[in-house]
Amino acid sequence: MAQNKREEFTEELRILAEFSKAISHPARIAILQTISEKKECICGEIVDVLPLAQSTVSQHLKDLKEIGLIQGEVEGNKSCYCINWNKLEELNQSFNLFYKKIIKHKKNSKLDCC
Amino acid sequence: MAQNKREEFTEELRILAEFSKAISHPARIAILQTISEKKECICGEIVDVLPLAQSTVSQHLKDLKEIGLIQGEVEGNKSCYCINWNKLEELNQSFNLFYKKIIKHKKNSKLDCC
DNA sequence: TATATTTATCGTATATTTACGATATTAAAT
DNA sequence: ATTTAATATCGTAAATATACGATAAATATA
Repeated sequence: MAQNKREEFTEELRILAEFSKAISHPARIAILQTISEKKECICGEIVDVLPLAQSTVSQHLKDLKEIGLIQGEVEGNKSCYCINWNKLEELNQSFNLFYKKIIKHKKNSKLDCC
Repeated sequence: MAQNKREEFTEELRILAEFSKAISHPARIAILQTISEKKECICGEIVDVLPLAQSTVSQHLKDLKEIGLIQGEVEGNKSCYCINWNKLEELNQSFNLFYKKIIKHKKNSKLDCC
């Protein structure tokens, strides 16, 4: 049981689902916002801003890095993260496509439905 | 361990995270799309369309209902679901706000960063 | 009335996520 | 050279999510 059925869906659905999963935790959204606010992407200040342990933040950073929304680089002692603007754009387009596909049916829907 | 720290974040972050969680599974995105495509929102056809057991689909429907993106109504033998257009709009606004907040910092970011 | 159909819910197994402390690694500072 | 600092990773506990079969409840059909 609890096999993974995600592969049975189209790529379009899977991509949006994966992106959505990436921002399905407030900590990861906060991380994205925090990184974007710094022109110099030197980080580690992220840990100070979040109500989470350093190791937990590091894990969230890893998740965001794996999906591709951020990029990381070691700079001596520290680690530097920044937004991958292309990926963020992909996320935006993926979401917008989803929204448009659904909303276009609004005019056909019964108003007194449910 | 593994306490829930979600409450420690702002409402804005939590709301987007919850919406994102709702569409973080391809089955739930497919359900939303399927329901939106029917002008008559009589459902149960959803189960036929998805590669999942009836009970699993029912559970996903419950999740979507709980977050408010769909509404359900019993119609005799069957169940009727439809999109809650207002909630969908909320989701869209929530996401767009997130995207705008981040993208506005793009111009300040170093291009050779990371 | 008896049977079939539709769907929600329960129980349960497994997988994944979230969270932390401890530790390892590497560089910086003393 | 030793100590301090920053961060990734490991191990692990607990919570949550995913999936299904079985079953219950209600209506529809024969």
